[in-house]
Order: sequence, then structure tokens, then C-alpha cells
Amino acid sequence: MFFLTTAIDYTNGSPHIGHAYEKVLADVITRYRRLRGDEVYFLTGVDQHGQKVQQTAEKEGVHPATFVKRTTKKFSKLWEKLDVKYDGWAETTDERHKSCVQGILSELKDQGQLYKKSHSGHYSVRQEQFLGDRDRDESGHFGPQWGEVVEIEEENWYFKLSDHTDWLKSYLETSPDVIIPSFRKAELLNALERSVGTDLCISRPKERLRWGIEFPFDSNYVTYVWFDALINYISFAGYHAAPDSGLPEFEKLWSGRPVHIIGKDILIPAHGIYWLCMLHAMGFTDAQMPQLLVHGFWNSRGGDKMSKSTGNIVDPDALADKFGVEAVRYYLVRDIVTGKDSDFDLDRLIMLFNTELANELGNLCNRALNMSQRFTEGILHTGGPLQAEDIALQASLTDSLAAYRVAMDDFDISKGLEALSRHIVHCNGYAERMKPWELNKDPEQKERLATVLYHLAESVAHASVLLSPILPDAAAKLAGQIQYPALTQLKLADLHWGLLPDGHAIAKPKPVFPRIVLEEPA
RNA sequence: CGCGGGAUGGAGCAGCCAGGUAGCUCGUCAGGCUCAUAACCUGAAGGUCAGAGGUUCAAAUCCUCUUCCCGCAACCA
Repeated sequence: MFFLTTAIDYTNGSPHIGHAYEKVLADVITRYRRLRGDEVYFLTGVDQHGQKVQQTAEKEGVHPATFVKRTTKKFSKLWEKLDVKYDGWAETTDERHKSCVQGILSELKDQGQLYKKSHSGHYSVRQEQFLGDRDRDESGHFGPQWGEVVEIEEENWYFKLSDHTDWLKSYLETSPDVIIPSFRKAELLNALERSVGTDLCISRPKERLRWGIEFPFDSNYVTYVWFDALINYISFAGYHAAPDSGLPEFEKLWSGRPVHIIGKDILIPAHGIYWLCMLHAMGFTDAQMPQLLVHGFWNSRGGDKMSKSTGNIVDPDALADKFGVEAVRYYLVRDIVTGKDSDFDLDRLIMLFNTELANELGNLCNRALNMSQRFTEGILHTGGPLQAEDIALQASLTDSLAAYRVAMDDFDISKGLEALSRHIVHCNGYAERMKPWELNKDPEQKERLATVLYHLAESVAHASVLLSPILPDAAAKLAGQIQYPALTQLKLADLHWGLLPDGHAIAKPKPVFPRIVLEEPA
């Protein structure tokens, strides 16, 4: 079972382009794994507790539960719009999650992993948080942004993180592929050095924070939001769930190493240290530790330029309205190397859609089907003996498919799409060299014409399958125009030359990717 | 000596971990084609791979140093 999760989004504001990226990336990966024939479970959701939510809700004069319901909807509606199809939805206010968190807290306490300790320090009343030395300004004082700072003493529950850091260190050093990309591991090991010997405060007194999961053995406290949120990966996977909970069977989901997709900002310390140590404390073995797929950020350095030329668009929802879901999904996984940062550039979004989808693939489909309609009444024939060009085209497809697989297995969507694009370009060149429109003028060349048109149509059929994880809707449209809807049911292993049977009738073409044309007000 | 990322033809990037003729897209220029979404194809110009030193038969790639840019402070993917 391939179990993939994303970070759960914090329901304190509206989703932005980064949220959309992570979910689309996860969606593409899970769709690809299904195409590969794997059994897949895709879990995503929202993180609803914590101080920020409580504060924002208070500011707006509503109960946190009401507030959270509202913002949660913004996320789930966006995923629907962007065609992000998940199997499980995690909401941390869910009763089943609460009882799982509480169960884990009780167990850890019984095992002596938790203890209560008093801590005194500087506390900002306005920001409602303890301040450290790093919060001081150059003169050693706490700046005005903190408001009134008082020294208080507070008792809290701590998790014995320090019991697990030795294990974590050796685990990280000896296990490959714990973190993708690998350069992040060095960063994590560095951070681990610094945090050795400190434990994690996992409670908040209710006077300060009410919006959280109550401690099962100490009702004066709620659970620290990270401790609560991280557990979603197992609680909604059915960990310690009642048989009638409606949650998946945990042993089945967590049979191998799951993949957590997260942003680079929450690797350290949350996932890389807290979560792995928490799992270790709960008795998870090294072989059960998740892989962390850490993606980069979309920066908005080109932001000024983009807002000037087309009106300010950063909201993924508006972006999809204006340019279409296909263009947004395609851009988000095409113009970034998984793990690295990229600059969000609207011109490139339009360019990539127009070039690779409209001009190359869309146009290939259109011209191939159109010629079949005009020259052979819409009927495909496998044709006659193969020429060198035909063999080269089939070889190109084989190569592209192989490169696509390697890249996609490696979570490198951009490279996978490049491989697909290479074959499409080859096909357009093939059409140019074979000149079916010339062949059509010569009745002697009927068989040759059929062979050429078949090669083009067959390539489009393959392309639609390879494109389907990224653009499921467009892939289905392509399959529809070829009048071979069974294409959408195929697995990667089913792909072979000759998907379309001899005598197959195709439909009349209609552009699947209409070019994006911006009216320039000049 | 804080940590990490980056510097590759006009623009944006890949290649670096596992050294071996510098690659992709856009843009520019010149042709070609007409089946097609003013789409397609071919060719050309343009880079001493930030700089210096080192290792090597061989360095964009490994090592050392230097310069410049971006994150690491608050919510945030």
C-alpha cells in the first residue's frame, strides 16, 4: 500500500498558491502511483486548533468552532475545484482524532515519557507566548512589538524528546532516503545537534489557551498544537481506532513506509525531530518511519511584473477561474524542481500552457484527428510495412515512457513532463517529414498514409495516458476524441504499441487546450 | 569563522551527489510547410558554467579561499 499524506493546512486564513502547490503535487503523485498499479491511500486535511485560530476567531467575534468550519470550507472547496482527489480528510477537531491523541498521551505517560515541570521566563501578554533570548533586540531588551513583558512561572507537561535524539541521530545517519531531497538531511542533523538535551513542552494551560485537545489526565491543560496536528497522520489512518469508526485499517495503510509531503519550513523541528521522535516513543520501528518529501516554495519575486500586466493574481482560486484548472495544475508541477524553490511568474504559466499543451500536444491531437477525418473518413488502419521513420517514432515513445517512469518514480514531475513533451515534439516533426497531406494526393500511397496517421493517433493515445496523473480531465477529453474511453482505465504496464485496433473510428477534433490569449489594453 | 540554498548564452532553468565533447524552454535572426489551435518543422547566432587556486590524463561537476544574492525574526507550503 502506498500511503501518502500532505501537511494539514492551518485554518487561520485563506489558501494561497503554496497550499495549492502541495496538494496538487500530492494529487499528481498519487494519481501516478495508481496509474502504476499501486494500491494508494491519499490523506490530507486541516489543522484547526491552537492559539492563532482562537485569537482570530475572538477578533471576529465568533466561536473558534464556527470560525474553523468556515475556513476549512475554503480549503476543501479549493481542492474540489483543482481536482485534488483524496481518500481521507483529516480535521483535528474530529472526535476520533481527539480520542486518538488522548490515548497516545495516556500511553506515553504510563510509559514514563511525559513529566510535569515548572518553567519561569519572560512572557509577552500581547503575543501570549514565552520569549527567548533570540527575541531580544540588539540592546538586549524586548521590543515594543511584544507589548507588556512579564516574568511568570508556569507548570507544563513535557515530552522526553531527549530520550530519543540519540536514536534519531543514528537513524538519520544510517538510513537512506529518509528525507528527499537529501541535502536537507545535513540541515536536520545540524539542528538536531543544537536541540540535544531539551524536551518538548506539549501542554498549554487553559487560562492561556482553551482551543485544543484536553489532557486526559489533567484537565487544566490542552495539547500543544503541533503535538496534536502531527498525530493526524496516524489517527486518520486508523491508529488505535474503534472497528466501527469508519477509518481505514491501520496495519494495511502503514504496511510500508508512508510518504509525508511537507514544506521546507516545517521540516525543522516539527517533522524532522518532533514527529520522528514521537513515533519512536510510540514504538514504531525504523522500517515504519515515514519518508519526508520536502518541497520548496513559490516565491513572488516577479510579483510586481505580474500584477502590472494582468491584474494582481496570487489567489489560486482566482487563478483557476481566470486561466483554467489545467493551466494552474500544469504550471505548479511543471515549472519547479521538486524540493527547490521557484519564482511564480504568470507569463511562464501562460507560456508553458500555450507552448507545451496548446501548440505541441493539443495541436498534434487536432491535426492528427483532422487528417484522419479528412483523408480516411475517420477510420484508423494499422497500415503497411514499417519504415525507418516509423520505427524511430516508436523508439522515441519507448524512450520517453522509460524516462517518464524514472522521473515520476523519483517525484520529479517536471522531468516526467519533459519526457512526454520530447515525444510530442518528435511526432510533430514526424508529421512534417512524412507529409500525410501529400500522401493523400496520391492514391498509390493510401496504405502509407494510413500507417502515418495511425502512428500519430497512437502516440496521442499514449500521451493521454501519461498525462492523466497531471491533467486527468484533459486526458479524458483526449481519450474521448480518439473515441477510446478505455484509455482512462489503463495502467502503465498495459501500454504497448497498438492500443488502437485496426479499423478504429475516431471523433472529430476540437481543441482540448485553447490557447490563452490576453487582451493587452496597451 | 552561525546554518542552509543559489550564482550556467538576452530571460527562466536542468546538469553537480556517482568528473569525460555545455543541455532544455522562451526570446532573437534566417528559411520551410500548409493537415492543424496565427499552430508545425529546419537551421543559425549567442556561454572562458561568479572569481582565484588546487586534485586529476580530464572539473560546471571534487577540495580550499574570495565576492555577490536569497531564506533562517512573526503567520505561512
